[in-house]
Amino acid sequence: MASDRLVVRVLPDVKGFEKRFDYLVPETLRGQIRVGTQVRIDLAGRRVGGWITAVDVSAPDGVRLRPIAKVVGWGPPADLFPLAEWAAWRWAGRPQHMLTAASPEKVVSAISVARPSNIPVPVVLDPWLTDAFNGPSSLVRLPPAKDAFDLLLEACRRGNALIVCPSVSMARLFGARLRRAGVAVALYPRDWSQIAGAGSAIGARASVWAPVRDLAAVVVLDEHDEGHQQEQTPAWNARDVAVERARVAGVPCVLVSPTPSLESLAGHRLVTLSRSEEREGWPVLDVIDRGRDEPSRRALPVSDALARLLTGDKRIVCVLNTKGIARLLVCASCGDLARCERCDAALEQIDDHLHCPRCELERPIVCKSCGSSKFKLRRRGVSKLREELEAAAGSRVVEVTGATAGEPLPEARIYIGTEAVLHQVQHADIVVFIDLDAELFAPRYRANEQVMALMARAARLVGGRSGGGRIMVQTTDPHHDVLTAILQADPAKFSAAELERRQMLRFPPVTALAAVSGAGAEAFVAAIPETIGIEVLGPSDDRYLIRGPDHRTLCNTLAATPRPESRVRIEVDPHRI
DNA sequence: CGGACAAGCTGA
DNA sequence: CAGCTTGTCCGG
Repeated sequence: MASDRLVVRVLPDVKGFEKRFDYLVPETLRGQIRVGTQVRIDLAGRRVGGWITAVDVSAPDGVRLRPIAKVVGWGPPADLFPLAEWAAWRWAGRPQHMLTAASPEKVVSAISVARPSNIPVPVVLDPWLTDAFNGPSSLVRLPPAKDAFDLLLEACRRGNALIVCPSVSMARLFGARLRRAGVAVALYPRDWSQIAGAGSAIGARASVWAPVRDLAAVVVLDEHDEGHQQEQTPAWNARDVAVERARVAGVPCVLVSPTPSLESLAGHRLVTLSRSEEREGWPVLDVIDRGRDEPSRRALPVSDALARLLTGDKRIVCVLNTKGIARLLVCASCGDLARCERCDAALEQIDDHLHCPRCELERPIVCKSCGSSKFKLRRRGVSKLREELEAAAGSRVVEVTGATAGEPLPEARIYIGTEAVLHQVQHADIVVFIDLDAELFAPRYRANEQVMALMARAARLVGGRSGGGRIMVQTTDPHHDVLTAILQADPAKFSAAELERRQMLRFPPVTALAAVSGAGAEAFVAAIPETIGIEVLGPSDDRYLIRGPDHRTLCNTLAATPRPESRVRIEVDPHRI
């Protein structure tokens, strides 16, 4: 009798549960039981969801098993469970977080079987393309104007491929093109059941958890892009999960980027195009030296070179990462900086009032010290610059910010916006970075890598140099290695210098970092076991930094540290420091 | 996580 | 010692 019963192990989908529990499978549900099946169970007096993590287990003695209450539907395939465990360790989170990303959004009660791919065989394959799939993993430095499509086709030709993009829009675009070329590829997570049936998968970061069968290749596009990293904790990175997934499956993993991250350069075989091909894939860079070329106009956002450009007929996109009218305002009569009376932060001007970016206080434009209503603008924002560009150009200039996303853009020759403008405008003749110094010298250790990413994004709008693509930057440091790298279309010029800086400062990828914040941060940090190579920095801005020699040491230490009562937020690989 | 229950604290 | 708070453990 007892030997006939089927017992499964279930991981509850409840925050805070690490433990798995055993349940009996009623006879009627047996046909739907697999590792991954999503079920509902009665646990501690309430009904909760969960995933079957093991089938036909022997339950511990002396426990009266309850039956599974209900089968919900299909869940992640068995091989994603150890991967979810690994990711939970790697980013100090819970496997449930990962398994949620790996599960269908809506109930899947049956999986559909797609038609097989019918991909034409290429007449001739570029040597770099052959090289990319030759070996367990590679990093292809593909210039921004070069199409990655052939590489994706090649991946799908090898069997069921997993293609991870930094954005949903890129995934949709390549997905549609691949289907037109005869590839059976479906969009994750929308077409979950189709992917589980057969074929390749494409999607944004969550697609690294797609239920691809008989995985043959993994591709990560724009692996440097911060879109691959989850914003909330656990801030897992799809690129790193992709590398691990491919490694365990024993299939090639191809990372692609015009400006490879230092992390990827450290661990992967670099594949490059010929010097001339790479050069062709980057636009021309015009560097306007605000210090030397135009010392008298140094403080003004519009250089003579930009003014000349504005009155021409080119389609121009201007980028300035400061929203509103101005970030800093100084009283014209007494010289005091406009500050918030509640929290002391510098006030910015939004429309016709002052606004505190820290505590959201709003008040009229009046100096608190002398009562004057006249202010000088010390760090102009996009709104103010829009007026100035419009005056200089003599034609309409449209402002684009994150807030205008989703709305159709008004037609114009000149656009001005924060970084968001590079996502919303499709094409331009030239992209102008009004104040690149603000990005180059931003107080973040990844600032320079982020500028490289900005350059690559801008390059996609304007195209390569033979098509007339141009980028213009206004800076006081024209010999910065980021600019040298773009001028020469050689990202290695940047990465070599940047790696040296990281070694000197002992920042990733030379080390591994985690940020610890929240009410329990102090108690957590105090409880970290003494470990060789682990050091605690801070606190600053109410958070500690934990530094380790590598991820293995860092993550093992974090996992071995008991969690205090109050909440702790652990962010492994924090981006904003 | 949330409930159960035990140990500890307070006030009359 | 009842009544309440706080802490710890456990769930199949």
